[in-house]
Amino acid sequence: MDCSSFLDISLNLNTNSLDRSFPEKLPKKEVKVSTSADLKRKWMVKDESASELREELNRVNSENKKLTETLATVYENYYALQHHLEKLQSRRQSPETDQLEQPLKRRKQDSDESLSLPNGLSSGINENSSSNEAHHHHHQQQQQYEQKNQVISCKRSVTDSFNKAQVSTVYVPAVSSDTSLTVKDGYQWRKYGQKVTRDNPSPRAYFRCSFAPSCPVKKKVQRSAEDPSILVATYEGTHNHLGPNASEGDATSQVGSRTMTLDMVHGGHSLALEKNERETMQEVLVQQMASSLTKDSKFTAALAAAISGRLMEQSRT
DNA sequence: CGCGTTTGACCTGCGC
DNA sequence: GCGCAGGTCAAACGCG
Repeated sequence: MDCSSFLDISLNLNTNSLDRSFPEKLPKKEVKVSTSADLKRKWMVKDESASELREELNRVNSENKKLTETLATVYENYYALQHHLEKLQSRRQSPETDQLEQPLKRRKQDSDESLSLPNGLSSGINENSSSNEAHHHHHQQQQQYEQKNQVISCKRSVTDSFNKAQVSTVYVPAVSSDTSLTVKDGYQWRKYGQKVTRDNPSPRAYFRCSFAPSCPVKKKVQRSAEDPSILVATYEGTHNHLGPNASEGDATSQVGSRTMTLDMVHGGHSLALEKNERETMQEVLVQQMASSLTKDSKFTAALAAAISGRLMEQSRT
């Protein structure tokens, strides 16, 4: 698979424009003619520093290229592994497991039909988050991964052709002192029920969008059984209105300023989905790159210097 | 008083 | 048919 075809991961740091960003570091061509000896000495010194800078530039460029190649390889490996996992899962999916899943799907479908989404907003998406043991194992693995990496995961699975409501799961670090089971996602919710479930000591809260009945979206919030410090919010349906804060939007796409990870273990997605996944992956990569770069004090210092250099140059012109 | 939350009752689907 | 579990309803309650 040629990742580069769909993923532009080259780190365009605009290194070629360093001469504009750091005009004082490069040899100045417009030099007032003084004595020929002085001029020669100055030119030699400046040539030396210029050649050093060029060497540095070449080194950074080659490093950039190497990093790009490494990233492409990693990405390629990820897709290879994902396809391998899909193959294994489809092979392991015996008729027995199909029978196990059948009633769940049927039950889900029934509840989805009762949602009666307006404006044709429903689309074939579903997720059984806890009933399937294999899936539950994946769920645990993912949560462990997320805990290790201090990130929030967003899953939006698009599978069965006959299911209707969009179901997505969001993992949010819970405030330990907060027992209200609230997930701030920019929308207003009205709680209509709470229930203690069998597989989890903490209760599950049921919310409807405050725009109901015109908005069919519901969400369930429950603390994770494995880690009570994580809230698991399950969203059903799609909002048919803008959120109260346009910058916040749907929690499945934006959860505060936290980084999101893809569901690395989720299989069975269609080819049509891959384009979306790639786009999401690209966004996530960009976000992670930006995140890691902004954490690098050297980078931020260099960036600040570049910006200030640019501003200085503009103010001069 | 209005609105949102709480909570026990009720409904529905499923397995035995 | 019965029991269980998840989901929903709606009366009671609390708060501003």
